[in-house]
Amino acid sequence: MSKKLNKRQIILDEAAKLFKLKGFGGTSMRDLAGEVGMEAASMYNHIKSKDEILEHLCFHVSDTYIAQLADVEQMSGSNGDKLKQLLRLHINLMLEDGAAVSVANNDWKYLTSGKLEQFKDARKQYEKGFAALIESGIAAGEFRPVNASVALFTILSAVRWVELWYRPGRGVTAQELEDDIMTILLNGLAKN
Amino acid sequence: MSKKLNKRQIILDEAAKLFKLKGFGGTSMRDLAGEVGMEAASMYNHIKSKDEILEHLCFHVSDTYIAQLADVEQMSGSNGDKLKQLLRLHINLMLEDGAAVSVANNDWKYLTSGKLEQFKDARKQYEKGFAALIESGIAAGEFRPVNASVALFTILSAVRWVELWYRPGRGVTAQELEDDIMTILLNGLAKN
DNA sequence: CTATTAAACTAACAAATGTTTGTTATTGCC
DNA sequence: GGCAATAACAAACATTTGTTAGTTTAATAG
Repeated sequence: MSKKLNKRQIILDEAAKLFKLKGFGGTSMRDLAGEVGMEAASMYNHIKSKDEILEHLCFHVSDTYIAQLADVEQMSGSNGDKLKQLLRLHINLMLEDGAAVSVANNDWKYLTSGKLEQFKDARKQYEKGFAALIESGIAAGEFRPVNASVALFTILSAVRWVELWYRPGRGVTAQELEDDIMTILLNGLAKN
Repeated sequence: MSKKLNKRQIILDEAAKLFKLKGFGGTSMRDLAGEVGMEAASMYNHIKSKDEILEHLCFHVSDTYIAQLADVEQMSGSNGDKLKQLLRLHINLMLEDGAAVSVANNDWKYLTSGKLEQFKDARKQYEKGFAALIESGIAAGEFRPVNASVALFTILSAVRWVELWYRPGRGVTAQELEDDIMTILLNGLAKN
């Protein structure tokens, strides 16, 4: 019984890696089975369908992001502090669960119709909360008076390369990474 | 004869839109044919294969980016000016050819083996030139002393949402867009 | 040891895929 | 009008796809 959950988890993990590498459409159940070390048909003892795998990966990520947003929203501190913390959590999920984040970022469009809208809604909810943080920062005079949507997407996108690029042992520690990204987004690249 | 090029172009344009919307793997030749207004088989009078379509779209984008880099490299002016100009061109291509850029960003992994490496090389070349600009800016004391790779990817990614989000008539003009992005990336979100 | 259950396998399925073939309609040119 | 080229079509192709059925092996409980 714990073995069952285990095998299922292996399939999900391996699927995340393969989907990230070759895309959802480019990954066949036989490919995946080969990676897991069993026949394609055997995987159906552990998962319901290929779509279910995708759904699991996507909603695992969106659920985590939304939970993190909720945590930050009830923090005390300046808007700058909250934004910093949210970004930190955001980056951390990428470092810890990069493959799943990659799938949620790139392959969500293959979700079947019901789940697709559900996922879009979740994303919109996250963006809304994030934007609200920026807007109150602007209103409080903490942030520059830029268009909040533009700032939102610039920041959220700025951070997306992490899961594509980061590998421990590339000469940049996770801490330096976070710090440099934060520096650029909050203080800019130019000196003054 | 000019009609032929025309139909081919229609297929390529429509393919870019569909690939952006549903992904390369999620778009069948019959889907595409439906959008173009002919039978799938008929398209083969104008194109060689589905892969050729993808190649055309990807390399059209990478070629343009590399040409823009070359232009900027032989500009005169500060590193800040050059970076600004390169970013402007970068953003502009997204606004003018958003669907193709989207395909080059998201579906390049479906390129067949020879072309895949070629595309990766082109991308690396662009990134290298871009990074060199940042590095000399740091060396000249114009930019903050952050890790150049981190800055590079933060900036390149920061700009990627444009093709997903921007639609004329969303209340933000292309000019405001460019300006706000540039402000955030160069001067940061925080008011010192 | 035996009975039961879980999880693996082989084989096959129907549907969808990219593409080829052979043929018909349309077009531009003398 | 007649000819050659272009571009459309319908039908079929060989594969590959996700998935199911049926069966066999391995693990567990009594």
